[in-house]
Amino acid sequence: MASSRRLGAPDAKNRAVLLDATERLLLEEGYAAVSSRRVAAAAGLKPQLVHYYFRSMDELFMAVLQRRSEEALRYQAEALASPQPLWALWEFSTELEPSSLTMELVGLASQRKTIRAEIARYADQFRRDQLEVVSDLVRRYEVDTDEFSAGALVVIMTGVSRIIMMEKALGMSTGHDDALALVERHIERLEGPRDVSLRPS
Amino acid sequence: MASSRRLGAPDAKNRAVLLDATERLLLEEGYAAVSSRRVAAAAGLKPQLVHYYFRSMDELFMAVLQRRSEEALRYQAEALASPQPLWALWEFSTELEPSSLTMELVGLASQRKTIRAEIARYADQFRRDQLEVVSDLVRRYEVDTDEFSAGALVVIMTGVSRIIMMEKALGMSTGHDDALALVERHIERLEGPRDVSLRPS
DNA sequence: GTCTATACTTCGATAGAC
DNA sequence: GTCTATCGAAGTATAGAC
Repeated sequence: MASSRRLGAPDAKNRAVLLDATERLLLEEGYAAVSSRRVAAAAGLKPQLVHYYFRSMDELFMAVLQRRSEEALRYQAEALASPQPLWALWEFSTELEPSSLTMELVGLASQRKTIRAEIARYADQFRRDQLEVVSDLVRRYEVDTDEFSAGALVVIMTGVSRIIMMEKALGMSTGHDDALALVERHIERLEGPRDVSLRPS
Repeated sequence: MASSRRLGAPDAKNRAVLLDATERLLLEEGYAAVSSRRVAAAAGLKPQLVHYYFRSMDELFMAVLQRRSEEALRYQAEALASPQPLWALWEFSTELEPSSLTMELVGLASQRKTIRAEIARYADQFRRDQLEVVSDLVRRYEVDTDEFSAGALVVIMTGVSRIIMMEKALGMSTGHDDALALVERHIERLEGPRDVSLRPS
């Protein structure tokens, strides 16, 4: 049933402009505010151009998801290669922008099953990349893995950072400092104090 | 600037029917799928009735939020009054339905600032109610609060359960069992094994 | 290869009928 | 006190002009 409608070139400038505008809208107004008309307006283009470069809104969201996820996977790989992988992972997961964008895409996933499948695929890839490194790490750090398995560590770090980011977005802060301190104390015991000079620009 | 349009009685049967339908839609299809027309259809009523009972969609969402939050606050208070408050809290936060509904409302909050304010208010109330009980608890259990403060405990429990619920909704499971086991081991050390007979119906 | 004119659907909301 | 007829705005998407 594939439509015969023609699409713009994948490397056309306006295509990237639309992707950027979509990301901006997702971050600033949430996924439900992202419509073809609003994307076009934010990009300074005519609304119909969205459908020239993307067959449907789903395809637009999918393109944003893929572009961002591939970039984030590379970024995380860098973090995991640092001399202090846990610190790097922790900083990565407490960054505001990527975490907000992820939240919006997860929200989108609740309605669009193609997005859901793709999000799950990437999220699992993230988790597995983390696990691979952290599994080696707990051995190297001689962690008692009956107590703190690599799986538990990455899920807890992700969960704590995510809830704090979410609540912060709502203006909440109760208990945050305590939770952050606890996690960071544990990381410090394993990797020593965070070496700020190692931070990626 | 208040419109002069008249509204239905707050205790009219159809008003509750609409609230129920809205909740159902939020759970099954996500907040972006909730429109006045879809709500009405799910309730078996004419679309315009939504605007007879609620001045705007915002007001409808607000009513759902308030009804559910008040109920959840009571439910949590019961949990906190149990002989095993940590276990009860943990079960409460790993229940699928309330946690999904919360997620949708948080999503909504990213677009509607009146919702955001109200969500934040309730969420903070939840957190404070938890903290009040858990603060007493860590004293009673003689927890080393330099290591595990009450604030850290509740934020971590909330974060871990939330991330696992979210990921489960996407079909993910990597690391979940390990993280659950770790949390439950800690609870068990403090409160002993979970007494299933204490579970609320 | 790039963009526009346009069709059709669904939305929130109000004014006014019963 | 309850509901309906209807409006104007916004949504996605396509076919066809440049």
